Amino acid sequence: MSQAYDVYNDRCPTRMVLDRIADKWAVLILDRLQDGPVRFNHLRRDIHGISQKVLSQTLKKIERDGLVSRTVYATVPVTVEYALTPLGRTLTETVRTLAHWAEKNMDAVLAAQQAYDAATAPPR
Amino acid sequence: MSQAYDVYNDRCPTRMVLDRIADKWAVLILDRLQDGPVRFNHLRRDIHGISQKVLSQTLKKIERDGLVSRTVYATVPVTVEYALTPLGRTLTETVRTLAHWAEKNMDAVLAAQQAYDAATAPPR
DNA sequence: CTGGATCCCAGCCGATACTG
DNA sequence: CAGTATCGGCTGGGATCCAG
Repeated sequence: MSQAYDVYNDRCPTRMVLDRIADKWAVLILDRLQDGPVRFNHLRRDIHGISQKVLSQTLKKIERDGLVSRTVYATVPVTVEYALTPLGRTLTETVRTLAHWAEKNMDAVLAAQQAYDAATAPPR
Repeated sequence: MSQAYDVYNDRCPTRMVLDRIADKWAVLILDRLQDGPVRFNHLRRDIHGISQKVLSQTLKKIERDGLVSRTVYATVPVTVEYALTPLGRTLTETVRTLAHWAEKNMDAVLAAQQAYDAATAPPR
């Protein structure tokens, strides 16, 4: 990884970014925005399992990071669109390689889990 | 991303893997193991801020996923070495691209945050 | 429609003590 | 050395109600 920073210590940029990447909901939102701007409630519906509170918080966080933009339209009622910024787009492209890994190695992980459980769980 | 799976719904492999990647400590451990096997207390010392409990839990989790192997040596006192499995190694290589993104775009994120804070926080 | 404000509980995580 | 066990505090996040 990087020799320049001490990844295992605090105050390391990689660790900082890791804290953001490590947000499952943020990644899911970023991914959902890849095909264009989406409105708040639309995100809420699409991303199954996210609460309105967490959605709101997460959006604010990634907006602060400059990963998404927030555009308000003075319609009645008001409309708000969230969209990927160029910076956000570079991140989703990077994250996509993770998704590829996931799909490719899912079976191996599942198999490992079953083997592990079979070897440890059987108190009988 | 993947058309075959609904990333935004539960029971999706990508989402499953995301739960693991989203574990900051797991990623840090995996990364630390890249240069070869490491013993428990050594990991504990190197990864600043992790508690023994969380280290133990996380190791067990990623061992179950088949990402690391656990080898016990019958020395006195006992020695345990954790090492990356081939599967784990492919994952760290993928994650490394994330680290590259982090280092490359850290400044942009930092700047975005400051701009955001300056635009929203200054009630004065 | 887009959130903010509250209440509240489950789970997480640190600290500590103990075992093989 | 390498953990497990237990307790307890803190907070993240769900549910609900309300506002612009």
